[in-house]
Amino acid sequence: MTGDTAIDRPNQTRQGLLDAGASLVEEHGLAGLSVNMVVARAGVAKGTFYVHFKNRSAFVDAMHERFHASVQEAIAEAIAGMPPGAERIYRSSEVYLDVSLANRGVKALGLETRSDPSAQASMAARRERLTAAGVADLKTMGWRDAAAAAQLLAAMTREISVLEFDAGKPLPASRRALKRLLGL
Amino acid sequence: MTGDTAIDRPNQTRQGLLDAGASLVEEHGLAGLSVNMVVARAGVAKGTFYVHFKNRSAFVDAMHERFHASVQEAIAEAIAGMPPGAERIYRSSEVYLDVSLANRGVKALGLETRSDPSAQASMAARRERLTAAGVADLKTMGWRDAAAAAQLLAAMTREISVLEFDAGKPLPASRRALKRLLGL
DNA sequence: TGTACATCAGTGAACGCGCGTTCACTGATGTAC
DNA sequence: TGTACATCAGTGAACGCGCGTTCACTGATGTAC
Repeated sequence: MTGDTAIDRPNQTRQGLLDAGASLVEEHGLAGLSVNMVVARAGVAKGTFYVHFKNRSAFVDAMHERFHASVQEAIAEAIAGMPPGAERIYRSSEVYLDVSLANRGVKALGLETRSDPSAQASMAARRERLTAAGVADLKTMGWRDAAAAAQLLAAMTREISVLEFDAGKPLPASRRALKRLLGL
Repeated sequence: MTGDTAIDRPNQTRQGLLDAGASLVEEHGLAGLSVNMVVARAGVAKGTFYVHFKNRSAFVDAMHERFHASVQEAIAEAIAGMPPGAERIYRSSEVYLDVSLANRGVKALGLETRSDPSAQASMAARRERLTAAGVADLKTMGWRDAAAAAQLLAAMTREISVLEFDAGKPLPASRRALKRLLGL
């Protein structure tokens, strides 16, 4: 029988490629990311990349998926049991920021969605899923344009994420400003 | 003596290249913009590009400069005589959105600042200049974190700009949401 | 236990392509005399 | 008015380069008998 370790080896290579991609995006942005760079950093042959990913776009998409999954999970855990409302939205943003800061190199994935046209659709879908939760909060707060407002809140959160990435640390002033714009 | 038309010919070529760049950015994004595409659309030889611009980055920077100049001008005109405050900020955002929608193809310049590292510094400086006005407004409104808040407002405005670009028309719900977040 | 075969992640040389940039040249226009 | 020269935007062939992708192959591991 195939042992667990044998099953995991291919997956480790795959994760290694995704890790390499994340750290390179941190340095060069999504547009500056090349397959050559990724395999060099991951320490595998170029052909190996195509064993695990159909092409470059599929790889970018997989990075985006992995990032969003970890954000979703962290948020779900953090807001479990909180009633809908401004506090819960703000808490979600905070978690997004903390996860982004922890997984440095991931920031570009939030912002540069547009630089890979063929991965754009599924990236937009994931982003929308992330925003959907906020819509419910805003509705219970009596917002007329809840969907539009949720998008703007997401945009602000992403902006802070980029600023914090550049700063290398949380920016309390930006977080306070977001809080106040939320009416908290 | 050199007539006006003779003086303008080189400048027309330059503007033609910038126009071509703007329309191509609209279609392919900043990262997907190539010198080949620009000269093809502008209808000039490849060498001509380098008569007018040191390199690709300088060209991107020039596009950004031209866009920001027209935004700044339109805003200055629109808010002339208005007292500092939330209304004035919102009016500035509105003008930004309207100018962006009029100069379609320019949207990427607002968002994809990060995809050309070597033009990034001067692009960031222009963006900051645009935000600076809002800081004054927020201060008179009693904001503690005025600078941070102004950045967030700019981020929301850019987000709406992108959404409106995709929609091809103004999105009143998004604009209302921005207004309400501003406390108006 | 030993041998033959199947599977499949991993390899790396080779490909064609479009990129940004260079540069010797052209030709229209303006200037000097 | 006519001729020689200077200027300079514009030209396009040519360059080297790194890109994404392919593919025949390797070699370790698991399976059949």
